[in-house]
Amino acid sequence: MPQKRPSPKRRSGCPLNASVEILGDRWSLLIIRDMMLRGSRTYKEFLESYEGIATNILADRLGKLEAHGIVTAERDPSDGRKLIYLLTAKGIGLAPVLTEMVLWAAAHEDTGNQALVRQMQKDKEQFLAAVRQRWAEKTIRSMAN
Amino acid sequence: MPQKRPSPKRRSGCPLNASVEILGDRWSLLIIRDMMLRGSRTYKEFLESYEGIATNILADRLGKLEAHGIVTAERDPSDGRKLIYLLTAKGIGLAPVLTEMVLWAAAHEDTGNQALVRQMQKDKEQFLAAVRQRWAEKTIRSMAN
DNA sequence: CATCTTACTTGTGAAATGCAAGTGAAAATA
DNA sequence: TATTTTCACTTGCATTTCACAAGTAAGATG
Repeated sequence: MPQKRPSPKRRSGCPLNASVEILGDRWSLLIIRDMMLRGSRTYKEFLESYEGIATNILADRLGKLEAHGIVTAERDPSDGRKLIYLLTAKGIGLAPVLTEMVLWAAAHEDTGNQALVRQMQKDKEQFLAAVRQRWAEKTIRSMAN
Repeated sequence: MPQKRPSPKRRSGCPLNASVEILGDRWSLLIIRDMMLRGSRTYKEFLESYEGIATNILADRLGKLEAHGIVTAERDPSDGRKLIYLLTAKGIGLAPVLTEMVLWAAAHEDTGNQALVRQMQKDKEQFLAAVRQRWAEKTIRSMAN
């Protein structure tokens, strides 16, 4: 069981503030999206995302996400150059947050990826269950290596 | 009906990216929290929040939230110095996002305000319904002035 | 063994942030 | 009515973060 750290120097004890301090920037949630919904696992795959994150920012964010226990990094046994990044349970726990953010933007902004949005709208819980199951399979497979 | 703007210069059409571009900083969601859950309505009330936002940042964020149609600002008829900030329908639409972020942080970080968290955990939909109703009452009352 | 790939790091300028102080209009007070 | 206080900002400046381009080291490939 991962422990809850008292986590130093928070601006306040408010849980929303904690989320904002950890995730409140223009890139972290996009990296998590890539892992959760697109199956991205390596530095190179994250770099290939359409938004175009800079290499130094990506390295910084991956380090912070790892420090926060949201992702893990492990060497690829079949290619010693690669690090495989995976979401932890804490990381996959963000699925409802991402989902609500997608639904909000889809409802109020001019956005694309309507296929994904309709899936979420049709049955949110089923969508989340599918996301969690894909994650569980991928995680078990990785631990078997 | 508020229209969805094509909104220029987005990094991508992904709805999550839209949310992140609009809300992805260390203060915007805390201002929305103050309005949604604490009943804050004026500049001064936002400044009094425990996290301690700087005056220039607050002015900037309120302006951006207004530009995004998330809040409105109107002169207080009973005190010409004050501006009353209120959440729009788009703004109150963020309630599920805030709720999930609170629940995630409460589950994985060491945070406070357990009373709020337990309310959300006990019945999420009821909590959201209460938030929406408070908002509707406040908004109608304000429009009557 | 030379080349390519992967995951970074470094350097630099631009932009955002944080802090302190100041401003102007409106309201409260003497 | 004159003075002080309140409110909602704005301004200036130092610090931090961000973005872009270029470079590097370890491992894989041909």
